[in-house]
Amino acid sequence: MNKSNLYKGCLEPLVLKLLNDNGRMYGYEMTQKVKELTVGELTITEGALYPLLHRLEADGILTTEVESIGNRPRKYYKLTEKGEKQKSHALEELQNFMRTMQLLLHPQTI
Amino acid sequence: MNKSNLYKGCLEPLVLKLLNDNGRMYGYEMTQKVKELTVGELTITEGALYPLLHRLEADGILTTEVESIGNRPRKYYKLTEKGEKQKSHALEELQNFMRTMQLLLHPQTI
DNA sequence: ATACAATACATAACTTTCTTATGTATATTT
DNA sequence: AAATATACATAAGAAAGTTATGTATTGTAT
Repeated sequence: MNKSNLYKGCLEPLVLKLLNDNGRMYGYEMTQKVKELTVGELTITEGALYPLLHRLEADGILTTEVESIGNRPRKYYKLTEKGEKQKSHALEELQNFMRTMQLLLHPQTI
Repeated sequence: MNKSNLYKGCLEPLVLKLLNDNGRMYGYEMTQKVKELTVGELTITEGALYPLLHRLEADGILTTEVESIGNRPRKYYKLTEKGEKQKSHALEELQNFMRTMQLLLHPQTI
């Protein structure tokens, strides 16, 4: 596993968290934001991100607004009401999982 | 994601950690140990575990000793020297990843 | 002015890593 | 005697990524 790779399943909660905290974002913005915040430690690849965004939109978790910057289209995503619930659920689940893993990885526990 | 499901990629470090802390273990024992330690929160499925153990053995990360309990064979695994290094690497990587995720999931950071 | 890098989207082929289902056999408990 | 637990294994399919590639616009450096 490359240091810039995500453990699979963590991308969705991360995207939902980003949208929750920023109101709305476009895909490319998310990739840059995460790169910046993690000082290059984590890279969201576009090949993973865009299909995920499309799926979340199809599932009614996200809605989009396309804006044009000059002649270049930008697709903003935001959480729907269903998406807000899904965000809470996904984050709780990931946090809970990481708590459990931490417990298992602590030397004295096993 | 079911609560008993692992985020993909975490199983290998977990197995290496178990073997590191217990000297040697057999597959079924690992599934029971994790179930017990996490009070059922995490379940290692045999369909995921056995192929992983075979791969790690093929890669020289683990070695095996088969013992017979009555007429039933039991396959003990332990870390090789290469496996010890791989364990350190995998655990550091997972810990580092979880630290990064925690940072991203904290409200004030994004 | 022109080339290169950055921005911004998208998809397709492939890989990895699981889940679910199934199979076999022995040992233990009810 | 039947059901459950122990203990291994594999195969089909799904999920969720990677890598590669493509298109087009905009900004920057030579």
